[in-house]
Amino acid sequence: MRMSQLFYYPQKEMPKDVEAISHMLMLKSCMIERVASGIYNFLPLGFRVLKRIEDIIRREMLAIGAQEVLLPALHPSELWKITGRWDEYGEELFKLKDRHDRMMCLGPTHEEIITALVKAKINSYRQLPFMLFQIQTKFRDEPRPRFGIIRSREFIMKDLYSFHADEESLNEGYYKVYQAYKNIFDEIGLDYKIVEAESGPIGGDVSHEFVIIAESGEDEITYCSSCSYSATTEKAEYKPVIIEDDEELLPIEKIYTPDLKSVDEVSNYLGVPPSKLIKTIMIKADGRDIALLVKGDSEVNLKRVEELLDVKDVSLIEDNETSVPLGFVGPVGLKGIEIIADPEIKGVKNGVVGANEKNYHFKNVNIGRDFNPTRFLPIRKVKKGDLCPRCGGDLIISKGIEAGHIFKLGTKYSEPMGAVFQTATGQLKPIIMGCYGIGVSRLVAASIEQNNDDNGIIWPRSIAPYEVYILPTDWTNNTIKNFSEDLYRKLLQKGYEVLLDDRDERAGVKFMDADLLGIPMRVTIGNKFIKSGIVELKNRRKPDVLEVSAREVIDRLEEVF
RNA sequence: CGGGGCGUAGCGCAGUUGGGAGCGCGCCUGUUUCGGGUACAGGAGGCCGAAGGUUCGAGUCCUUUCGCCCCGACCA
Repeated sequence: MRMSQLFYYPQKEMPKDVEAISHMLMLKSCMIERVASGIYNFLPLGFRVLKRIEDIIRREMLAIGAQEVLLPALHPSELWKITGRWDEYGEELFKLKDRHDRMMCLGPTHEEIITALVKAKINSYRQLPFMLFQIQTKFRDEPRPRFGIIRSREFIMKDLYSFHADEESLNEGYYKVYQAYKNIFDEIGLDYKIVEAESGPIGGDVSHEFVIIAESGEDEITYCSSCSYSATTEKAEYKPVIIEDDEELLPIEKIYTPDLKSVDEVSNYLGVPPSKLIKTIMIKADGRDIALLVKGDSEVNLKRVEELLDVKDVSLIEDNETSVPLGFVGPVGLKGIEIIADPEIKGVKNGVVGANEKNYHFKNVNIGRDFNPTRFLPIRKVKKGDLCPRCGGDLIISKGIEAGHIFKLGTKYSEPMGAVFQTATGQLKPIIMGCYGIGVSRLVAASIEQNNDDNGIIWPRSIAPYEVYILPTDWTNNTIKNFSEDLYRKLLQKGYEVLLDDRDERAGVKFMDADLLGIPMRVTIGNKFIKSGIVELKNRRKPDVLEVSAREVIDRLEEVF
């Protein structure tokens, strides 16, 4: 491609409210343009990257035996009413009416459509298992579109659905896709983590998220710096560390603490660090009242409590549901209720707790002497500096972008929609399903989030819009021009994707653009070429420049990639 | 949906107590410069988001409405 022909209008000035680096760079480099909130044009450069990512994904999907289809974006409401998601999906579903007043929606995902298709064609276990996928536009009326194409209302997604006769087959399929996803993210060159996740409105039992580490991410994940442990911060575990305070036990003392409820207020008032306080949180777990104890510098993790107690519904007790005033609750003398404590409070000596009486706390409270928890469980949220629950290594908490999500759906859709098959013994059973998504357009932005510097984008070669940028410093010089044209032709013949900067611009402008666009390889043809027949090869990612004679350029190009 | 802010040239913005529609970038013409967004001169480009109101007079004040952005609860 010739720069003089490319639909490329870089921008110097950016709106001040563009937050994500990727968003800024994509606008600046003319990859995308905003049409309305959460709706974008993909321009030639952006579109090429999108297509390259699509190709990688498509190749991996075909490699595990999935077949590509294209399902409609426009769905009749009937299918969505059968599964109940017409109402359940909520405001995010784009709903509309056709001319006959029939209700339709724009597909945010395709379980209903694909299940209806499979129901019509599949009757026997002999036809299972199989996988279908598509790369297609999805619509979600996001409450708050943000970060350019990272969270938009219309976006490109690859969605794959697998269909099985039994759990074992589902597990096999799930594992295959899991591996394929790893291949995809590796090939795109992303720094990512795989975490167990909530399945959300898609449903199902088991699910994993593929999260790309990035500052502008909206998810928070916790992972180990030395082993492979990773989880959403919401569900993350940690290794409790009990630090014994080195103090003489003092006699317990009741103190007047008027209107001081929060940890900060009490710790300020008494001049005691928050870690000396023991917070008591009253919850209802499936209807049962429980008191939870954690150190004052920690937060209770209700999600973990749910998991550890194996209960479905955990909620905080409201002020009017208890005889003890909230803010002054404490474990001393608390009767008829289970007390679950975080192991870390074992180390607290002469601690401060609520006195179960309005405006009073106890000081110099000691575990074992003044109160005894029913049991100890690690129930607090992870925080900076925590250790890995598996290996004891340092945990890292960081933000990330959810780019892939895989689910074992089971029969969530096949059952209500009547997608059944006949087993070898003649029984009718609902088909067991899995579904697997990748945010394709989101990956374009996510990759930029991880690959940029002050001068612009740094594309990994696997998804770069072009591989080589030929930069003739002076297009009016015929020696430079002729050599550049010749090199351009030869590289194209060799199968390279090449950008030739044939514009009559100053060299500085071309260098700026080459960096901004982030093409992996730059070939500079300038005054060194005129003087001594030397051209420069430079990798966008590295600082050094390789000087080679004009004859060698093509042969030595790969050295620098 | 709650809380805050913004709509003025293609883009980024200024516009004071109500009276002249402006600046920078980009674009067009010319000169100049030529390996890291050259410099100068001239020029084109506007229903001041929309509708209504107050006023002799509205970008500016009032009302309504549409759009956009930011902070919180959701998702590839």
